[in-house]
Amino acid sequence: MINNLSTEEKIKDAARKVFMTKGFSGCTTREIAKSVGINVALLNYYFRSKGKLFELILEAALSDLIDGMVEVFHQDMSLEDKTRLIIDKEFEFLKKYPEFPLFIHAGLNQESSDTEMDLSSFLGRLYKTGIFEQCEKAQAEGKMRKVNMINVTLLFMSNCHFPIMSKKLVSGIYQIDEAEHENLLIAHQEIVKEMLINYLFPNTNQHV
Amino acid sequence: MINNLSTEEKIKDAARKVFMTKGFSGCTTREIAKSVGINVALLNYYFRSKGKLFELILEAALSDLIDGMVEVFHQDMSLEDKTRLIIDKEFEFLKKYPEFPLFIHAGLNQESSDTEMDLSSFLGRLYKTGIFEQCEKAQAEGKMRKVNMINVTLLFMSNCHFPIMSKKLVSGIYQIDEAEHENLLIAHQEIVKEMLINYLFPNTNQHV
DNA sequence: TCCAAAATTAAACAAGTGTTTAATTATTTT
DNA sequence: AAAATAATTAAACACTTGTTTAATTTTGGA
Repeated sequence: MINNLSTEEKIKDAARKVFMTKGFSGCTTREIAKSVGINVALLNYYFRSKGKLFELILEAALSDLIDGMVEVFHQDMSLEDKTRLIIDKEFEFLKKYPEFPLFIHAGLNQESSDTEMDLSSFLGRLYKTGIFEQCEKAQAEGKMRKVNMINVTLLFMSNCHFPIMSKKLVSGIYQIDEAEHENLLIAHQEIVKEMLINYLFPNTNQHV
Repeated sequence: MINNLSTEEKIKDAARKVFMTKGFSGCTTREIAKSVGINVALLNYYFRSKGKLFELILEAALSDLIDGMVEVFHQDMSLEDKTRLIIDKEFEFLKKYPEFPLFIHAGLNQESSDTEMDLSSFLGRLYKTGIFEQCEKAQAEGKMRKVNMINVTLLFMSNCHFPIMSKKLVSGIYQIDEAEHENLLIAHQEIVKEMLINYLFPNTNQHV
C-alpha cells in the first residue's frame, strides 16, 4: 500500500491534463490510462467510471479557482489593492494553465453525470473572507460604485478569463504569433487593471 | 433537384444546432442525421465527413460573428454610439444563441481537421469598414484613449461573450435561477456599456 | 513463512463509432 | 418513354468505446 496513493494521484494528474486539453468526450479512458502507463481496468478500479473521474477533476478545478480568489480576499488591504492583486494573480495563473477557463465552462455544460454539480458550497467560502462586507462598506461610504456583487464577479472573470481562452480566435484573426500574443496579454493585463479600478472606484482616480 | 438545396440546408441547420450544444466529439453523425430524418450515408454524401461538416459550421459561425461587427462599424456614427450599438446587438444576439461563444472557442481548439482554419480573411472585412481609421483619428485628436485595436477588440468580446458563456458557473455559485440570471445580464449590459465608454472615451464622460 | 487483502492485468463484451459499398428510388434530360 | 443522372437507403465494415470479469501478481500483517 506504500505506493497506493501515488498511483491514484498519477491517474488524476494524467486525467487532469488530458481532460483539460481535449474535454470529456474528446478523449478516451484508454488514452488516460496509457499516459499513466497502466491498464484501463485499473482506472475504473479507482474511479468507477470515466464520468466520475471527470466530475472529480472538474470539481477540483473549480475549487482551485475559488481558492485563488479566497487567498486574495482574505488579506488585509484596500479594495483597490485587492483588485490589482487578483487580476495579476489570475493572469499569471491562466497563462500557466490556458486551457483552464474553457475546460471549466465546457465541462459544466457537459452532461457527463445525471445530477447537476453543486456549486453552492463555494459561495460560503467567499463569504467567509469578508469581501462582501468590505465592498458593502465601501459602497455605503461612496468609495465604491454601487454595483451588484455578481456583476462585479462577472467583470473580473470576463476580463481575466476571456483574453486567455480566445487566443486562437484573436491570434487567428489578427495574424499574430505566439510571442506577439504574449505581449498582447501583458498589455491587456494593465488595461484591465486600470479600467476596472477606474470604473469600480471612480473617486480614487489617480494612477498608481 | 427541386428540393436538393433544401436537404443540404436542412442537414446544415441540424448540424449547427447539435454541434453548438454538444460540440464536435460530443455528438454523433447518426444523431445529426436522425434529427433531419435522413440516413447517415446521405450526410456523408453531401459533406464527405463529420469533420468537414463541422468545419463548415464553425466557419459559418465565425463569419456571422464578423458580420455583426461589420454591420455596425460600417454605419455613419460616432465611436461612442457604435460602442453602445455593438454591445446592445451583441448581447441581444448572444441571449438568443447562448452556446455561440463556447462553441466557437472550443471549436477552434478542436483538432477535427489536419489544417488549421484560416481566419485571416476576416481582418480584411473589418478593415474595409473604416473602423480602424476612425479610431486612429479619434486617438490622434485625443478623443479616444490610445489603446491597441486588438486590445479594444478583446475588451469588447470579453465583456459581451463571457457573461453569456459563464451562465452555469455564475448561477451555480450564486444560486440564482433562470429569471434572476436574465436580470443579471440586463444590468450587466448597461454596466459594460458605461465602463467601456468611460474607459475608451474619457473626455466625453457625461452620461447619456 | 503463510495468508488474506489490495493492486494490477489480459481478455472479453456489448454497444457505438465514422465511413463505404452496392442497391434502390426519384428526378432530369434526351 | 427511355436513358442517364442525382438522391436516398439498408447493410455492412472495421475499429473504438466504456466497462466488466476472472485471473494473476504484489503487498502487509499474523
